[in-house]
Amino acid sequence: MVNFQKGKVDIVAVAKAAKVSASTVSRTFNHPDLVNPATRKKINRAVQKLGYIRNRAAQTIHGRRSGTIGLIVPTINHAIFAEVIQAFSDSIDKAGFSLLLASHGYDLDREYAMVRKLLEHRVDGVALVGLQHSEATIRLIEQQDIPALEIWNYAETSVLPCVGADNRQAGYMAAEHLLALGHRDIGLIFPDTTGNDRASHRLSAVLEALASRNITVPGHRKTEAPYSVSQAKQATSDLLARHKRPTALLCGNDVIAQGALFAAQKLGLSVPDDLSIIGIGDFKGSADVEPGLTTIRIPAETIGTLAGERFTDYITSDDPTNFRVCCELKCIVRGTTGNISTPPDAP
Amino acid sequence: MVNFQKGKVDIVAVAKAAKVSASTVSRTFNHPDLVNPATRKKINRAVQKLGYIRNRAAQTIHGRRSGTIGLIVPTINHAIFAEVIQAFSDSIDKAGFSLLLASHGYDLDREYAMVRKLLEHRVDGVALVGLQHSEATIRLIEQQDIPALEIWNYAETSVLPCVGADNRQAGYMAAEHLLALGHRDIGLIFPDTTGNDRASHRLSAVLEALASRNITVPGHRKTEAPYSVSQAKQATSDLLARHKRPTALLCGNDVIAQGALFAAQKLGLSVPDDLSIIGIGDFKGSADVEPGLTTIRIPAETIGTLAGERFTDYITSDDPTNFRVCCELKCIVRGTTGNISTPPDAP
DNA sequence: TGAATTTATGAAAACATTTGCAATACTATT
DNA sequence: AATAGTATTGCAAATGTTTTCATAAATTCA
Repeated sequence: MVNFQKGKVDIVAVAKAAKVSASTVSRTFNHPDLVNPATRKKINRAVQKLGYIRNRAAQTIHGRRSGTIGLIVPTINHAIFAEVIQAFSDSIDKAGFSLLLASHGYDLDREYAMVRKLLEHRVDGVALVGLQHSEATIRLIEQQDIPALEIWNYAETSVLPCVGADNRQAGYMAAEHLLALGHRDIGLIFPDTTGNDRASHRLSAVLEALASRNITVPGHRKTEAPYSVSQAKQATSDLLARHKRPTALLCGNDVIAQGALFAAQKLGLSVPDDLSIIGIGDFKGSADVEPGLTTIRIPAETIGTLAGERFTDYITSDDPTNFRVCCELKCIVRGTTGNISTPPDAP
Repeated sequence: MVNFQKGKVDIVAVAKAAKVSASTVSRTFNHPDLVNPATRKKINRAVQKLGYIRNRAAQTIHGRRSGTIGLIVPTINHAIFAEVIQAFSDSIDKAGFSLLLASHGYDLDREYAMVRKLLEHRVDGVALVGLQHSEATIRLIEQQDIPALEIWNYAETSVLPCVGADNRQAGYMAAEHLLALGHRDIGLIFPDTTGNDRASHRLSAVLEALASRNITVPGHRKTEAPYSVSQAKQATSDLLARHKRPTALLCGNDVIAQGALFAAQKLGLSVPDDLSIIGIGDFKGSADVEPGLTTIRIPAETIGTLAGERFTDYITSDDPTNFRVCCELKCIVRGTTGNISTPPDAP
């Protein structure tokens, strides 16, 4: 039961114990059909007895796959990516891969460094969030000829395979929802958009949608807030304190929207009667705040699962064909948005 | 600039390009002080030109460290562990390690499988959440003689090194806070405690604290809810609908507490006047809900960072000495708990 | 100036596997 | 019974690195 030769249980130890050659042991693992069932049994017993665990590093060196996939996200911390990481992890696990996870804090130079780091570990593929990456990153991926994937965003024109949703459309849908309810005076709370194409796509689509109705958003109606409930809450308080307040707030994502909601509640405003709020994302928890948050659902779990499946297929396939998957968005109307047409103080 | 010998850039290719031996190239990476600065320069130029990236699998095979640390969490999805994962990841990254992440969904048999999987990748250490693991897992760790760490929980008696907080104390503190405010009729909402020592420690400590004041909690005052805002919201609604409602709710963690808060708000109850609510954890966002959630802070970020630092030290040290770190808890009083002594309808 | 160090480099073995090739032992076919 | 094929196994080379040992060149010291 115990491992006597302490710390020296390799394939040849197993071979010796089973009285066969190392090649045969290797084959039992990798091509079991090529070895006699009786021999296989002997070997498995030896494996059990010695507590042998295969060394994937040694396989990797041999040109075999390492069995790892790298995922690089901006941040693990926020609700935003936790769901997609979990789904991706589960999905690749099913295909026998392990997840090497790294984060870069929205810094594209660090993203590059992380890709390099993962390449040192000879990951079989690397998945990035978003479509915006540094020149160096793209060059590295191309040069090293490593399977790569962009998740979260979708674009027809993506240079790499991608699985995600169209963030422009998300922005557009959010704007349209508010417009349909009659809102014309809309406040915008978005994060800094440098190095964050999700945010910038959403914002530009919102501005376009508004512009098409001849609505321009003055500077004092725009605020920047990072993806943090507390900071968004603060920023919203400031926005609402200044000037006459808008009738609706369109937020860069649900984290910000929650901050906005709490800020409004703190100021004693009634949502949605005094102020409508819409987010983007539909994160875990958005359904449950009171009132429930109206938002554009980005199907994180679907994206993660699908990305994992397609990517592992791609990696293990003999002649991989490029792919792009666009996941559907949906406007989820809950309690934080209401019609403007009958304001309590209408004439 | 381009990689001509396509797909065959190893250390000897670099050596050839720099007109030195492979040993010298290896040394430039691992013991730069042993090689002539001029030669080093030549080699670095060759590395640049060929786009060479070290192969850690090949190092690993040689008995060097793999440079990876495995972290196995119950779930990535919830706010609960996202913070600690992020901190741990950043922390080990600083020491040059990469993170192999796996999750088991609160299933200790899957935890065992994940440890095995990570061992195949020859991680230099494996960190687990909590102190409760299957026999097989402990045996495996011992047998393979792999550095291991338990995070999140603290116990003097832990079999492995640990970095975390005392969950019993957390439960005790939460109960004491409510008792100090005069509450005697307290509802309990906890998750299923099988395979989850965090939850079971908290719950038993709460019951003890109450028992020491001769308070027993009747069955209809206890509800089970998983770590999900929406399911906790539902469970709380049920609990509050049945019977006369308690004056306070003590929740197994902040996710549940948020669900409870939203449920109360939905029922039109005023928190804390009609009902006090306390959570455990102080997750991101707990400070920002309206009113702010009173809770027992478990310093997730500190735990993750400290765990990463101590563990990498431990792994890289020549004669590692066992360690245990107990992180301080703190009762954070915000807006969801209030005094019972002056109920609006007091006699 | 010669001996004794020190510095810089290369050759080769080692690490734990996989795999192509060859050898052997069976089984089926005529 | 001879032949052709198939199933099973082992040998040895290969994978990309690190490290020990040896050697050569350069420096220091007397």
